[in-house]
Amino acid sequence: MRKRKGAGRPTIADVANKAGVSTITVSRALRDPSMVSDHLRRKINNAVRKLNYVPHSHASALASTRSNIIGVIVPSLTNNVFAESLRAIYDAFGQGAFQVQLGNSRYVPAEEERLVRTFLGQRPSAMIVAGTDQTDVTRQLLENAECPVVQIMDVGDDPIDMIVGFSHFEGGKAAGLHLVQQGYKRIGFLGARMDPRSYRRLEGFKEALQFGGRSDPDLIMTTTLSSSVSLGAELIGQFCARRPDLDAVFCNNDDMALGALFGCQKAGLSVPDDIGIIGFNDLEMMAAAHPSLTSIRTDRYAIGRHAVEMIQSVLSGESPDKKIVDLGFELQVRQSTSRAK
Amino acid sequence: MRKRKGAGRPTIADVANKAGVSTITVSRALRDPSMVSDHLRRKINNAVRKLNYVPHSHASALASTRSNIIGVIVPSLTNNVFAESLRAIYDAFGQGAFQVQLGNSRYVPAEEERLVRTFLGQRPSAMIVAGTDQTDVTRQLLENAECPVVQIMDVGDDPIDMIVGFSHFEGGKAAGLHLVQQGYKRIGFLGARMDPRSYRRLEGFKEALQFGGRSDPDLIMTTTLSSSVSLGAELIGQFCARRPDLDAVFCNNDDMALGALFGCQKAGLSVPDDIGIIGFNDLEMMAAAHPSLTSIRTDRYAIGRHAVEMIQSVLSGESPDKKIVDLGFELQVRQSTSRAK
DNA sequence: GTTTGCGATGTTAGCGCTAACATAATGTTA
DNA sequence: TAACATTATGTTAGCGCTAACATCGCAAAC
Repeated sequence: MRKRKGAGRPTIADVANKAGVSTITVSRALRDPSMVSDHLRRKINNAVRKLNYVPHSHASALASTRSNIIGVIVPSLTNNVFAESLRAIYDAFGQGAFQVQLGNSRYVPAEEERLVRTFLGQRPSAMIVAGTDQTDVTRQLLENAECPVVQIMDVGDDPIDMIVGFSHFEGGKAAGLHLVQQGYKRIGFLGARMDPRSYRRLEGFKEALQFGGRSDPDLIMTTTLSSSVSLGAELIGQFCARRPDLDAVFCNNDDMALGALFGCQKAGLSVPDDIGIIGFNDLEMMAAAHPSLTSIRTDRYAIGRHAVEMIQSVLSGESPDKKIVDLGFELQVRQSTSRAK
Repeated sequence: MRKRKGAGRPTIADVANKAGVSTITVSRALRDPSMVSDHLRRKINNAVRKLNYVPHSHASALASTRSNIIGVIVPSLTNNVFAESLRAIYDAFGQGAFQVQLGNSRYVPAEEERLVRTFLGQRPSAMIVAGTDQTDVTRQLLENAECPVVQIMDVGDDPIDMIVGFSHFEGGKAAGLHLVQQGYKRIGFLGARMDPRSYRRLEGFKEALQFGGRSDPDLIMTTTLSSSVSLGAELIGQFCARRPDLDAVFCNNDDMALGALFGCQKAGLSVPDDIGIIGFNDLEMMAAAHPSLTSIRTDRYAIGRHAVEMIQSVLSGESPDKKIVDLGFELQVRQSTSRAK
């Protein structure tokens, strides 16, 4: 007699036994209490409590051919840019029946592909992935996924399924134009961890400078190191040493911008008079800094919330208003680029 | 004849069919290729590719009575303190067969309890939870969980199972002693989001001040608002307005400390001469700030890595060296508390 | 040539739950 | 009271996979 032993934990059958009902009644009582009479429900709840019964979600997912998992893949956990969108997603899904599952691709496309595979193995109810720069295979996997897929933090006219974000190209362009308009002459770009989105910002920035007649390829400094405040401080120092005529800098994110501010202060340079600084994303610290830092504000929380709304509308059978949503950005002008002209 | 339809996606049986082998052979080929001959393995891999087969992890978990899920619960995603430990956990587990599942309790104990319940429903291979301040029910659930449980970010002599972190009380005490030793006289405490760990820091801080004869309950300012740089800047302003004699402040975390620095700069106060500032955790920006900010350095990455090692040793049948690990902290003295005496 | 051993593959049952249908208990109507 | 809804509960099979045992083929050992 071959017998498998299971995990030894109480099952729905144990609860049914103790309560003197059938398993399906227990199943109903737990999923939708209104389907079961008060009398039995009470007995079942007692049995659940006594046995310390915890429903086995894998068995449930298998039997019902549906899981309540929402798969989310972001490239970084330390970058607060994603944290805001994640918070929105957790706020919206965390409460209900859904279970958010988070993967960290660490900016490595192959890692993202692996994660997508793993997640799809759980037959998720929906997938949310950051950006538009998936590998071909990843893209194909997601297209075949038979669940709603939302790309966030970017826009583009060829989404896998749905997309909500903003244009990094336009954001970079707005930053560049602002510096030109403020009268800065030798405007640099300082970029760490140049992921595809940062490159699009840089492209927009270049276009703005070209438009303003300020193009200078030598004033572009990038690195693959991951961005940090310290790195911003260090690099702006090197940058100024190499090009003492530099009078403004667009940093590819706010950590770098804050670091640049500190680096300038250390070097005895006045911001915004000797050098103007603009960041990207407008993390909350930008407004608090002294001097306060100009940035391109993006509403990451709204992006996350919007992604969830799109998913919920698809899951409830409707179709979303639009499959491509551009939430835009807003130039937040502050002291760091407001010099006395 | 009642027939259930399944999800319509290819199953292991479809692959087996196409490759002309039995299902178990496919199962073996996918889990441990060395168990299957080159010949069949190739045929199976082809079939997998052609059918776009993705293994159904729920079915696998059910059949093998084990899931490869590592459940992790933290109270915040925006707070970079946890991000570092998470990164370590993802670095260690992300590669292999395990799947990290992240929950966000938002500092709400009841939410944590709900998450623990949900996670245990997946029969995780291990659980990692932040802190020691679980509800009684949560604690009981985890004690009965039949999987290794590691509490992180704190220490205590009565862990649920294992614990790795540092003493917040001692950390707060070290901060207080440092300010006393630097000759500051009217030393305040500025605390946002006073979670239990912050309260323990405050207790340590109080003890240090008492010891140094500088106790003054009026110099303790706390709020339940969540911490941020802006809030730090705002509150230090209020604090100084109410108590212009304040000459040093211990902030319950680094965001608040950075905000306090900016707030002081705005108010025209010199740091460290007019007012000393010390933070907690030593996020990377603290060293880059101008002036650089003193803080209590904690090694969050090591905490995460250590937690994973403990889990791996238990899962591989050994028992961990110690169930309680105190990784300590280190006072990082920088400019913000180094005044000319 | 038979036995033994071993690696590769197959058969069958069952992991714990729920869909789909069946039935019993109750109320409703003419 | 018969005929018919309606609601509460039960029976059975199956979701897709893998554990446990069974079998087969082939090489080494006797």
